[in-house]
Amino acid sequence: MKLSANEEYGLRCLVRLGYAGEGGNLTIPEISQAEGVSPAYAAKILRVLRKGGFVKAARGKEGGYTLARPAESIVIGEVIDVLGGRLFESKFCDSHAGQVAICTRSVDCSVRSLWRAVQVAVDHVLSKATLRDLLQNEEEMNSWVRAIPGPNGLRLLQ
Amino acid sequence: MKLSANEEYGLRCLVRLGYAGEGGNLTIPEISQAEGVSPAYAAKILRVLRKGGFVKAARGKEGGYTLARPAESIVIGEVIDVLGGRLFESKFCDSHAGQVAICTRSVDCSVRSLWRAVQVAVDHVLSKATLRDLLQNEEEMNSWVRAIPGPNGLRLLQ
DNA sequence: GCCAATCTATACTTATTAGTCAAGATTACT
DNA sequence: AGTAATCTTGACTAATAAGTATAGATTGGC
Repeated sequence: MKLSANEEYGLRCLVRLGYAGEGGNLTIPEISQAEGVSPAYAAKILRVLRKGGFVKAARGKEGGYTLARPAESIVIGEVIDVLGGRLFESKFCDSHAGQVAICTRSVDCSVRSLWRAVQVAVDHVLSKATLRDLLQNEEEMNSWVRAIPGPNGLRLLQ
Repeated sequence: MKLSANEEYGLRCLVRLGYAGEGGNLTIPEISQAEGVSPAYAAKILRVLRKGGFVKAARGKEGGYTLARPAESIVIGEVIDVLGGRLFESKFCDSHAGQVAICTRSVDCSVRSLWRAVQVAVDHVLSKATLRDLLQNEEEMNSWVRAIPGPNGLRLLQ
């Protein structure tokens, strides 16, 4: 039960684009440098985000990426789904072949209902959060960090 | 954000052992057949569970696996941690190198705090549930399924 | 002591995910 | 039209997870 690299970096790239504001344009080199991933990898991730309808791309000179929709309409849960799939996709139950002819788990079981409970808990967080929330949160934290005195503004927080 | 095979089958094997009751003994062939995985794979998973202190093994004839502790003292969250690690292990932030010299994300960021919120939500479910809960739930569901009329007791539920 | 049933350990193969590379297509500007 | 900056695509390699195989060690019963 781990976050995939796609989910982590994909969301970061989206937040970065959100930073650029509505209509703000960023190129792959810009995004990749800002997020510390290779341009090729950023391109691969951005393609997923584009196909998911979260960003749009413009080719050619002056091209780049932009949010496809206002930040408040981008639900993080949907982004994560596109980047990394659902927690529980029932691939296990499908292939599970228990000892008894009628597997008591083929319809439902405690393990399965536990996963469902976990999925509900996760969705509860991710279906509420929008990109706008993340951006606001980020700005709050940045101003807060910048307000801390010290060599680089961070020392005292570690 | 997917369940790993280890988590899925590991938990299933543990539930299967719980079924066998306190002191109940099951061999690898028994468990593997009941759970529909190969004996070799079951062995691999059971070793993880053993090292995690959830089950104990006896070698030789009459050997097999048993719960190492009472079912109500086995917290599912701990089992999942051992089988699959934590959702967010901060491997990303560690290697992340943003554009600015002082990465505003090196201490905290909205993405990171989002993952923390998700982790809290997951823990909220998994740190409460014990193996005993799963076993009781299973028995309830089994009796319920068996009570449904039909060719194999399952038809009407699909 | 011997044998069969059992777990143990390590190495191996396969599948999936992560990440890179190179050639092609599009666009703005001159 | 030409050129440079940009995204697009698909194939490639590397790393990790999933799953298998094989030889070894332990135990109980005869």
